[in-house]
Amino acid sequence: MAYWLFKSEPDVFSFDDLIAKGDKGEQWDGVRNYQARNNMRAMKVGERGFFYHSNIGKEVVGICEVVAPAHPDSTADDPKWECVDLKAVAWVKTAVTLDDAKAEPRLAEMILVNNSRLSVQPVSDAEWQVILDMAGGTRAI
DNA sequence: GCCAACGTTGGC
DNA sequence: GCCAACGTTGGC
Repeated sequence: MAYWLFKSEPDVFSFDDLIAKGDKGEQWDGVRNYQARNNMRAMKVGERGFFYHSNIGKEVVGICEVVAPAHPDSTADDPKWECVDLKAVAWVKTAVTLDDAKAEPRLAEMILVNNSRLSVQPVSDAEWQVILDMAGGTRAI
């Protein structure tokens, strides 16, 4: 079971917005980057990822789950751009900020810390656990 | 609002 | 196929 991280600017699409979509979730559209798309192609239904607020907050705020495998992005004019569907699963108890992650030696290799521009990225099992611990676990949405 | 980092495009 | 120019992202 792989873990992931999804970035969004909260004034465009926040974790609250994803919660509002309910169990059916919402397609993670708008990605126009090959690396990010390839990461989504590798996802399986049921896999989970962190939801990260970029620009405003710069913190991991929640956990989401893949509810549909990669399919063409309906907002793209070229079918080569694909996306998965996501639903919200839980809040983290305490948001983990980018500063927190940078200050944690066990996260030194994390893509979030090293490549700020990749919007959909894999997270290792170890990194997943470290961030969950830093967040003090989760709470219900 | 600025700018560094990165990815993509297009001329050669 | 290289590389300069350009556009975009996202931290500061």
